[in-house]
Amino acid sequence: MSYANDMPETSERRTGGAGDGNELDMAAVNALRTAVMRLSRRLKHQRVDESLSPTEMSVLGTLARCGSATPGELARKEHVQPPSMTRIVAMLEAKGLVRLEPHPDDRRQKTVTQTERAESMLAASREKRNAWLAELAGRLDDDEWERLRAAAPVLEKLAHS
Amino acid sequence: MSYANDMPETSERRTGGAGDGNELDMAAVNALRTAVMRLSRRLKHQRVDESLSPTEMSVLGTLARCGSATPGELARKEHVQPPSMTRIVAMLEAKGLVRLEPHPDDRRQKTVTQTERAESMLAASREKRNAWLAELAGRLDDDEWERLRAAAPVLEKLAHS
DNA sequence: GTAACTCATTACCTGAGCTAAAGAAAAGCC
DNA sequence: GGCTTTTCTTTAGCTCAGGTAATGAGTTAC
Repeated sequence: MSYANDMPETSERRTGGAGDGNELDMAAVNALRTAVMRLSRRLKHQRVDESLSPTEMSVLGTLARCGSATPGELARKEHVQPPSMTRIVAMLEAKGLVRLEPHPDDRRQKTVTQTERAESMLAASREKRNAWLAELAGRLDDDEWERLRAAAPVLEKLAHS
Repeated sequence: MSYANDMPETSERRTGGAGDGNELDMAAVNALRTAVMRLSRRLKHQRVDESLSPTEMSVLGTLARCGSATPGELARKEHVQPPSMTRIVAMLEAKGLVRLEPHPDDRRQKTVTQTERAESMLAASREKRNAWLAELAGRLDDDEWERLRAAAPVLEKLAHS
């Protein structure tokens, strides 16, 4: 079945700038919200390493992208409070996935960098996600999958903004 | 910037059925996963009523769609264990958003139906989401928004499957 | 050189999910 | 018809990831 065609194409949205969302947008946002909440709950069960929380995974992903960062930077990027990030980083360090070093310029701060173990752990994670993807792919047709792929970067942007 | 065009269009995915995801799929799934997790964290702060958790909201949404249901059905639909749903339903009842009645055919079960208050609460929620949408719309161009709208039903299907 | 600010941390709390076990009702089986 | 087994909900107790408030160390500004 076709989804977007259930509603008029690229309709009268945002005619005067932000703030005048119409009913169609609301429906989409509604669907998005529900789906994201439920999906996130499912994803919680998709851990590679049982002892690695989704946010810990996310932090490793961020580190893989950005190289190294201070706890404060990570907290801001993950939209988490500093104390939470302290504990997350401590966990990761205890598991040998991350290394904490004194900051070169500022002795209050620390720099967090991922270890080689984190590298291979992320690879293992990719494997596990692969299995999830296979299961997922079986339930989507090509069109659906294409939509998902097209939207993924937008979701990322949204989540990051 | 264009997103999907960073990668070959509608590429060599799923040539032999499920299970052979390629690197492009993995990148998309990776992005999807991270984005969903982060977005869900943001969404937690978007509550209408401070004392209403995302899952409680989701249950009300389900009830609005399906009419009434038993706790067990709700638990299955929300992918939550029965004891959790018991507490959620109890919360909702305490807040007057839901009514519990004996099941007509089976005295073990109960039927959960939403009240008029829930109706107006959901309306208020829609208002709040409207504000969020406006903020959101300001950061996306039309193409990005269109991708999101197209993908929303697929995400829903995924979360529901 | 001291006051104010910032980063990380510690201590404690909350909230939302889980499992295990119990209680009530229904269904199946002599 | 009475017994066992199964199913639905609930209770009790636990865990874990997050948050706030307060502390300590280091830096910046005056």
